[in-house]
Amino acid sequence: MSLRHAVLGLLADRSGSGYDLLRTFQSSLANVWPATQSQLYTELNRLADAGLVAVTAEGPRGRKEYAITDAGRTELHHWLLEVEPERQRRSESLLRVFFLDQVTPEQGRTYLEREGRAAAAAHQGMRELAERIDADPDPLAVYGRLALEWGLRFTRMQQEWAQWAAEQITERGPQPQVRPPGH
Amino acid sequence: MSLRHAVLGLLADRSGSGYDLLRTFQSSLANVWPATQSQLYTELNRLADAGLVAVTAEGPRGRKEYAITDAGRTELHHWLLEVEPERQRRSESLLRVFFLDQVTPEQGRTYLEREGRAAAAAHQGMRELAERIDADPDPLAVYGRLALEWGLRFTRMQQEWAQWAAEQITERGPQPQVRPPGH
DNA sequence: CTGTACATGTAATACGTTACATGATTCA
DNA sequence: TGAATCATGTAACGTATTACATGTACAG
Repeated sequence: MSLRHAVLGLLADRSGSGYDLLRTFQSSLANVWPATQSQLYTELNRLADAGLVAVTAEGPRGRKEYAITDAGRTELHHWLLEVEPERQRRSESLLRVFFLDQVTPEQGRTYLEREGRAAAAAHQGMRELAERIDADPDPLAVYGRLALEWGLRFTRMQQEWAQWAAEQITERGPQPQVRPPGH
Repeated sequence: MSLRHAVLGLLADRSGSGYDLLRTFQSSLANVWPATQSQLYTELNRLADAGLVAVTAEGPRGRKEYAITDAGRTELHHWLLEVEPERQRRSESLLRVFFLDQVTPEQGRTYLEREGRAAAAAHQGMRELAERIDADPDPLAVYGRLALEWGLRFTRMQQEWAQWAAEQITERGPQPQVRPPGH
């Protein structure tokens, strides 16, 4: 049920319409909590019904400006500080790794190398974003910058791991020679 | 739709009942693709309807032993090699980071330190698992060992990042001093 | 003979994705 | 005046979670 809190969190920073929120979701939040247009509008109506946000103004083209209410802020703080985060994550890429014994070592290595390249590309995109942000810092996005740093470290780790894993798969057989580096 | 392929992948290694699969999901696959008992039994019936698996034996207590079919193996290979993995992931922990400007720096630091400890604990658990596996290697789980190495690197990165991020939040104000280490 | 583990299934509910559907404003 | 953007909403479908529901076999 975190979409609810994502919306609340954005509206806590500044009021806005569903359309405004949608753009934020597609840019800064896309990598941590993707959401569709459909989901957003539905959730805003639900939040309004629950009294956690309220329509504060109506503009042209039926635009509704939403603002967080006191009850909404209370709920947001409660969630941030008292609700244990759900740390478990699904990873389709990693699920596939478990089943790589079903294909030839060559195909397995190809898969891992592709993953490595994807990670490197993602890393590069984030580096560019980080440079743009650092050159022209948005004071509202300071914590977003912490999240971006996470992304940089994550993609780097991912890339290094994929390279290492691909190397484990030798041509001598389907059994990779698992000998992790010392740590 | 990856649950389908997760089941297929497990049955490709060895045949088994829904109950057998459930235990595998709760142990080795729990960290990459969680699934519930309810989901598994439903999926097995769907897979059997689609002809990708088949009941090869019936045992005591209504036990049904499932095996992958040729069509199932074809589908598994197709998925592994030709379907682009969904790399986008949701992270509730990271979502919260975006909204840490809503609480005091102290509370923000506390949150990050807690995340760091959680990562360290997860890392420790994985280390122990890795030691057990390396001492008594299961030839069927060699690729699982690659995934475990991913987990070790991930939790370490997570822990280091959380510590770094907590340090960014000084007592002088809500703005963390973002100065990422050189890379 | 009793508790634990084995074993399977369905129903209700919630959440997410895709597609459909509509219309107003602005800018070139 | 036509295209792009702004702006909101609903319906259908698929997937995931939780709870309910039931029964068998085996070990101590």
